[in-house]
Amino acid sequence: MSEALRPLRRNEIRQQNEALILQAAEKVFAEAGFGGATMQLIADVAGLPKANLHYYFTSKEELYRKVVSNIFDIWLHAAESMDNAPGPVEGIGAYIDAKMEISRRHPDGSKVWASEVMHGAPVIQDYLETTLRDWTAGRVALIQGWIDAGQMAAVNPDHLLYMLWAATQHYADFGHQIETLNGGPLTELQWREAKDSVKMMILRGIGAV
Amino acid sequence: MSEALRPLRRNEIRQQNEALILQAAEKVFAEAGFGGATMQLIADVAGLPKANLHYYFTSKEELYRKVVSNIFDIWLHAAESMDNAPGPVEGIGAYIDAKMEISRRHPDGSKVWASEVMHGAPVIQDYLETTLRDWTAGRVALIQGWIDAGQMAAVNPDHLLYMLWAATQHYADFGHQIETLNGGPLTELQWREAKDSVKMMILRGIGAV
DNA sequence: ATACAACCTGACCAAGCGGTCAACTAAAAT
DNA sequence: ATTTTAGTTGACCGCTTGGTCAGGTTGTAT
Repeated sequence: MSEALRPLRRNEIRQQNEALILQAAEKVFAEAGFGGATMQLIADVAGLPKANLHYYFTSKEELYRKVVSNIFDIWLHAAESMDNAPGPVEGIGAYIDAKMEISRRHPDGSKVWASEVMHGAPVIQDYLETTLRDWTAGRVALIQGWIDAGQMAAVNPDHLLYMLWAATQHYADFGHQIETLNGGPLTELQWREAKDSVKMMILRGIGAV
Repeated sequence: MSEALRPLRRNEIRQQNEALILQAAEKVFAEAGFGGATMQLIADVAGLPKANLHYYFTSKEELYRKVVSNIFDIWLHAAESMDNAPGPVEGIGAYIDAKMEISRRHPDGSKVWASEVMHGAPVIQDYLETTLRDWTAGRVALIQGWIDAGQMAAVNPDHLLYMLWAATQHYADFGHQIETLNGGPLTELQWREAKDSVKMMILRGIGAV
């Protein structure tokens, strides 16, 4: 990774520092919330002077906005896994896998998202009303199609989506509680068991298996 | 309620003001998080001068601690609904009902709890390691008993509990997202449908119906 | 009536906050 | 080689924060 001492090109510097700051910001925002996070702490975690942060991001709010928007992109990308599936077993199964993987790999991002929504979505309200609403409407139609085709029970598609989001994101947002009860972080095996449990319960719960 | 102008007795004053402050604090902490909340705002919501808050609660942290501890008590009380049930249909059904009712009636408390856990449980870590751990162990044994008696499928009890917490609390913690997608707060009818959906999916998911 | 203790609060303070800026160094263009 | 542009940063600023306190008011015990 580090080719020590080689003088960095302009593009590299910008890209590298922005990534460094965004990474540090995601962690600090996840741990302390927007209000509890300080630019100084983010700077310390990133290993840069505070003034440098304000060179790349004009304000704390803009930095936060970028962090949230990054998470939303990851979220949207995972959402595609539900499409082009022959039925609920494959479609919802793949979606659960993708969302569980996000909870495992990006727990901080998930927490920032949860915190943002919990506080009334002050900066991403427009996303909720446009992109998320459209995506949800499409997926409700998809699920309704499966129901009409007799591939699953006649559950309420909206509440099914809420359950999918809740069950998968819980492993990130409440990861600390789970780890405390578990006596430590989930092992590779336990993560597989978690995935299987969620998939099994939900797929059986909607009468798809 | 208000017997206007009657001079208040000492006990009443204390009780009334502490309740007023705790109520305001719960709301503000839920909306802004611990770091984003200010004593001034809590005072304004409570309708009292800021200095009065510090007369009843020595610090912001102590006030927050009381708020979180109050929520935990409500949570524990609801947890009793699972006991003394002949089987999973009644026990888990009643627990879902109780937790959904909390999400509906105490959304602010639920958010404060979620926020606290998400940020690593800095003030209630000991509760997690003692009371919650014991309660969970007991309920895991209860569920395992139902499995051994053939009253439900052999699901992992821990992950079942996580799903119960996730699915029910989601309606409080992510209430804003749900309301946005729903085009407004859930109606009485929609709440009933939410409860029924969650109960149906989970009870069928664990092979209890 | 008086003394005492509980309750109340405007004014204040040190500390920490987000954000700015002038002076600097280093890369790229000429 | 020189100019221009991008990146860097210590020192600083106005403002808000949690918290204090002296001096007042009000209920209660004697």
